[in-house]
Amino acid sequence: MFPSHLPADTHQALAHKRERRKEARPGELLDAALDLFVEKGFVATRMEEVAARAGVSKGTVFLYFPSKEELLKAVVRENIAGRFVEWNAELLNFQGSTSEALKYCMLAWWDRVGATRASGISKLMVSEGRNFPDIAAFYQHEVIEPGHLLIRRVLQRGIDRGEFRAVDLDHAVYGVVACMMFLILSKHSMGMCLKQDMNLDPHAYIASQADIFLRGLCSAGPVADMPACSPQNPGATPA
Amino acid sequence: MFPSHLPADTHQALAHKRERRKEARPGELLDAALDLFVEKGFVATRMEEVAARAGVSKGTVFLYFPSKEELLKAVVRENIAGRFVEWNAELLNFQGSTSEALKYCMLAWWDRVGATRASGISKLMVSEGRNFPDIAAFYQHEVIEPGHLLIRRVLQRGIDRGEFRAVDLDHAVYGVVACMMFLILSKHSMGMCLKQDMNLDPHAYIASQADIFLRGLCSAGPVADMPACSPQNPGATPA
Amino acid sequence: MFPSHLPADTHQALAHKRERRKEARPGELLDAALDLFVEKGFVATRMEEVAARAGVSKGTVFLYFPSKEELLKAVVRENIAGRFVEWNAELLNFQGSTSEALKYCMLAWWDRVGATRASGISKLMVSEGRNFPDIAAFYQHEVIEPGHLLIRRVLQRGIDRGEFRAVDLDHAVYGVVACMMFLILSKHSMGMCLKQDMNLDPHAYIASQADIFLRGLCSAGPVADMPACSPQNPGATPA
Amino acid sequence: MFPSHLPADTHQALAHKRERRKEARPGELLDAALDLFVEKGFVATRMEEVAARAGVSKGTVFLYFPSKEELLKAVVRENIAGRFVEWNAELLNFQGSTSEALKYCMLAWWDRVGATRASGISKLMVSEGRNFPDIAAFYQHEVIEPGHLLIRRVLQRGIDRGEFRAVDLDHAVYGVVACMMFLILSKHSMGMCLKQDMNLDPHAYIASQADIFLRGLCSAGPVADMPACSPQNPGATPA
DNA sequence: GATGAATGAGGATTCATTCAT
DNA sequence: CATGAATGAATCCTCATTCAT
Repeated sequence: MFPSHLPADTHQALAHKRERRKEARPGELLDAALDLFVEKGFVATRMEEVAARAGVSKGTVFLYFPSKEELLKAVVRENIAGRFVEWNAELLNFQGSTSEALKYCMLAWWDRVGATRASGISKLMVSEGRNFPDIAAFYQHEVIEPGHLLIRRVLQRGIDRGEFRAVDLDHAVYGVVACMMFLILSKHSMGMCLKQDMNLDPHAYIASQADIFLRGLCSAGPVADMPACSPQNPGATPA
Repeated sequence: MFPSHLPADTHQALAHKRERRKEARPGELLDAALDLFVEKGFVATRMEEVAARAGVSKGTVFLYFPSKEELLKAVVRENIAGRFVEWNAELLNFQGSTSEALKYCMLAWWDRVGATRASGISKLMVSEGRNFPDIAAFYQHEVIEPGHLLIRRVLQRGIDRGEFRAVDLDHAVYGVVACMMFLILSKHSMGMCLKQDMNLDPHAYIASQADIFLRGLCSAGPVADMPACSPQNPGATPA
Repeated sequence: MFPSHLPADTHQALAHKRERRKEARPGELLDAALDLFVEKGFVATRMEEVAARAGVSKGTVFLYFPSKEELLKAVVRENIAGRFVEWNAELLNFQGSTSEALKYCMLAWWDRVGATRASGISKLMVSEGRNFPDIAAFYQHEVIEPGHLLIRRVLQRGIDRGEFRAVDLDHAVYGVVACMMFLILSKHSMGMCLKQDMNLDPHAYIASQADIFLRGLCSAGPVADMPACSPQNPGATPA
Repeated sequence: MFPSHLPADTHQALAHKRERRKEARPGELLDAALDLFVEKGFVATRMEEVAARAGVSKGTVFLYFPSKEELLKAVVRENIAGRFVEWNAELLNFQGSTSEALKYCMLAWWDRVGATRASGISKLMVSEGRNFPDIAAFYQHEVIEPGHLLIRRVLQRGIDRGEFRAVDLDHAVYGVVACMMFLILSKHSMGMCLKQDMNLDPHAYIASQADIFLRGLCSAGPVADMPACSPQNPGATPA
């Protein structure tokens, strides 16, 4: 297998490469599986496809994951980096206005999660959650809850500081989440949400949504009394 | 054939029962299929389940729909009532402020679509759209495009009348759509979006979101200058 | 059902037509079934097709034949006119040469059987005989045996009268049968036997085959000694 | 991997067993399929039966042939050895009389095709040809046409050399083909052609038929004048 | 470990047969 | 009698999973 006419370090190199390959295997499989599950759905994805995309043979997948469902679980588990502790700390130390905190929060989420393949997990959960209640519960516990809490803390800070109106917190959180979900679905569900052939710039969308949203959170009084709302103030234009 | 001791309308009733049954069958099957496709996904739903839920046997489904995929197409087609013409007219005649128009629009959508089983189609398209490009295209053409256009018209009216700021229309439309998608996913994807064990009141959520959103659309000037950023909270400063 | 404003004889006419129709039903079904069984094979023929071709509904077929297999049996039974008694008599009384008798026999077979839809039965038996041993046995008993016997009698007469050589009777009979089978397969199995796009004129073919065959039966001595066979007699041409 | 206490060729043998198995599989499947298709017909043959007869399980068949129809195509393709080039050459070099050439041709056909399982293909085409026009066309092109041409060349040689009368070539070719088809149907369609419980010796039948046929081809003058119509049998008179 | 041939349970689809009208 | 809607057994085909090499 390792013919002796090759120098020893070649052997080592080969062995090393193989080993690295071997250790990288599960990760490559998980990446392939995530992509395919998100793209085609769990049932419609064949194990052989996963193997092929990861560059191994059918049997090898079962060497690392005992079943298709376990592969799915691993995919979800693997792609849920429990970074909420870190993020919470980051936001606790945030010095700027809460408006900026929220905006920062959403943009950071996009860069660190939304823009990565990990965001597929959310679409996956939307599509398949009902078929895998325990995975869904895990996701709920590991992602939904901490995520909502994080946003809620930000909004609470804004209210506490008098920057925001005392809006219904749950609803406000959902508003932020809806914005994120929209971005995810835009990315992973074709034009299911976008105007035909429209390319959405996530940063611009987030900025735009956050702007409207923050104005909504900051403004006081009934909507009807808003300065820009009156016909006699038609010139009201953003800066 | 028609023994005289039985009243004629009894026969008619009997004769009609079978006939009415036959005419009702496709609808019952479509309802069952929609529910199951939304709940479990297209591939994970067995034709026999559809049949069972509609109270018939396996073979009967194929009496009305030549294949599973055709059943899906029929489900989508059936549940996309092209009511946009009517809605457009309704909004053209709308007398109140555009704020009210938008709020009315969202609430009406919920009552007429979101709250009905038809809303499942959207989740279905999110989940399966990529696997059925032609159905997705149909949905895009029949629902997404007209829907976006409708919302865009409302927003445009607000801007034209000086009620709203001249925001980026596409992004604003997406904001409204995101709100609706969130409601749909809350309904059809378990707690995939909501706080654990949270029950969302759609009307309240829409009211709340619309309120924030409309304030955001109406307010003028940079966010930092918003009146609600009260003087007693000087900490709110931009970086 | 029979409105009284119609003259009585109209009713009678209708009733009569219906009755005739009713009595004709089984025959029409058998014809339709024979055609389809021959064309597509037994298994590949759907009962509904048979019904449709006979102009009745699916259920009606089962009113006349309890099952598909019984329909097949009836088709075979119906199309085997046991005319061999009559034919035997005809040949017993035949006055001409045995050569003519054989030729007459083959041509008559073509006109009375080969050219009719009844000839399909033979192709049917070739194709499906193994799947229905009892039907095959029936066919063997009712058609093959009497048919072979008939031909054998003719050939025997030729030998007895010194018109033919004393050839092996079985083999000679098979030669005649082969000619008939060839015609049947040409008719019912597309170009499975014929040159591409070739139209075979059965009468001409029978005449030609009978001619060769009869010369072969009549000629004496070893083949090598045949007058036309020698190079010095190249001009040997038919009359 | 290769423990030294076992002789190397043992490993090789083992390794080869699986491999040889794999390479033999398609052939075994094709053999099983041919037998069953011929015996029971295409539609009446279940894939599982094919698998069972080949000693494998249901799914394995689909490992080698993507569908039942493709299996049929492969069966036909596999069993049509395009040996006509070789045969044509053989006959071109044939030194004896054309009578001998024709006889040789028919006997060789029996030994090389008729007596082998490949002959089942013809029965298959007779039975199923109409349901598979493209396969039938392939068969027509690869077998019927070259076969007819081959026979025609032999007959033409006989006529050119003055050994045969100038008969209608097409009809004469069909006579030879009919003889072969008869043998095939005798073999593959039970007693559909033979006298009850009759065992046909193909060589004897071919010899007998060829003898009659060749006499018929060689003899000159009208049938009625044939020498064997001996004077002591004056009754043999044309109409 | 890695491979891919083999398996067989599972699901879509067909169609002979039944039966209420 | 005639109809055609309904049934469900039978069959093709897929694919997760196993296992010999």
